Amino acid sequence: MATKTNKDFRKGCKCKKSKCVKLYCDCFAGEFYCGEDCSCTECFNRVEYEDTVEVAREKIKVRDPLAFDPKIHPVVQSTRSHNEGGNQVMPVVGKHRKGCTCKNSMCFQLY
DNA sequence: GAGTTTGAAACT
DNA sequence: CAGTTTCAAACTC
Repeated sequence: MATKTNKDFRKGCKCKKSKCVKLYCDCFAGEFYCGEDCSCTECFNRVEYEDTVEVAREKIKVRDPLAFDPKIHPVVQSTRSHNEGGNQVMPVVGKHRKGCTCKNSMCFQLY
């Protein structure tokens, strides 16, 4: 229906404890701040906490450099333009993740 | 709307 | 590195 019952794709997170400072939040995972659509409580992922958010985000990056990297960094600026373009740009699946560990075949779900 | 389950991230 | 815990989202009722 045209109603917003569907709410379309998740735009806001519902973090309650982590304050959205972890990749648990869709917002954090999407590297964007929360908004009115977020049902999170004590959400630190706000522009007023930009500083805190920035630090938290960096932390995630340090732990998982490819946490936000949508793809790999082929930057193969080979000084020698001879490299046989072995650019095996890896299977840029668009998603990073280390690989789902789904077991119950629920992988097909939106997880 | 509330409750339950699963999946993954974080921490130990 | 592996195991465990927690957290949040998705699915279900």
